[in-house]
Amino acid sequence: MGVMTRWLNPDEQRTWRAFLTASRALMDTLDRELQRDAGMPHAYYEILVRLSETPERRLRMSDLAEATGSSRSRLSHAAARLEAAGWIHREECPTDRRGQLAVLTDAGFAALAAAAPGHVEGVRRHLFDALSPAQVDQLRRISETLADHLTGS
Amino acid sequence: MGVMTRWLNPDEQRTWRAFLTASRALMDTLDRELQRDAGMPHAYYEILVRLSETPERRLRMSDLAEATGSSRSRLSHAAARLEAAGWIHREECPTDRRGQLAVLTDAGFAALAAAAPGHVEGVRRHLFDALSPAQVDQLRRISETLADHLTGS
DNA sequence: GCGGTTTAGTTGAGCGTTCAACCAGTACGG
DNA sequence: CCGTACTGGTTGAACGCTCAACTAAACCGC
Repeated sequence: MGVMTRWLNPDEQRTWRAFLTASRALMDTLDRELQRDAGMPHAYYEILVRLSETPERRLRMSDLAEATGSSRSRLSHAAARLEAAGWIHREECPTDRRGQLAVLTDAGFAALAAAAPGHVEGVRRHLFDALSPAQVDQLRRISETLADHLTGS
Repeated sequence: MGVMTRWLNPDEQRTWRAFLTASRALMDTLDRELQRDAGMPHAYYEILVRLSETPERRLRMSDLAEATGSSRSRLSHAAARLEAAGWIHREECPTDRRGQLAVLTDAGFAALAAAAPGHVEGVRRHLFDALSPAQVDQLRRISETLADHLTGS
């Protein structure tokens, strides 16, 4: 309090609004496409992807939450839905009796395999096709910087 | 169908994941701060901002939806909440009997004025402080390109 | 071992968003 | 004019997320 607010200058203002518009439009579009074509929101798609990338197609709930950048609570609710859909099931963790493992089922893997081509095509069309290689590189550096900045503090 | 999927190469993969992580972390952080400090989600803050920028502090529901990048339905629900909070009220549109005007109340303006400094500080801390001036410029160009690409098609 | 703290995960209520259905009111084609 | 299509906006149900409260198990110091 008492400290002067460092307001945004016109360039920053413009950047911030453009970023808001673009990222929201991008995520909304991809989310809607995934919901329409695969019957799952983007957050659930990401969960299935992470599970599919592990050797045994299974992860501790906490690690999965970390990997997908979501809260424990969110993941717990999501896991309940995914389990009801038959795409994952839960197992006891052998090394920690508090723990739960989320395991990708064959049906889950199939759902992911069916959804992936369309979704990747969407990411390419809506994001990468619009940017030059230099811009893709810039976006990567900016995003990595921001991610460090946000999770590191 | 039958067309080969254009999968993401490693650089694109890395860029896409970094973007997802960063933009989600940024928006989640700002949303949480705004909810904690001002009792409103970021989407509602944006609505109040747009209204405050018009000469008469009022906008047609459709224009407001357009400006904030939201669906009519979403805006309608949001307006109901904002009206219940006493931050806006609705008026009949004089030129189109179907239309509704959302009007920012004095209480709404006060709530916005109270929320703005903290929120702007958050945007600066979490976004602009982490980036070089050149990166801010790059982010602006990338975002504007994407916004055009997404809303133009 | 025993009590206090931390960690893992779940649960339920409340909120915001989406989607589809719907009711006006306006515009258009004859 | 009259019917049809379109536009502006609202509504309710279903869904996903957040937050706070909670249970259970592990850790930690002594």
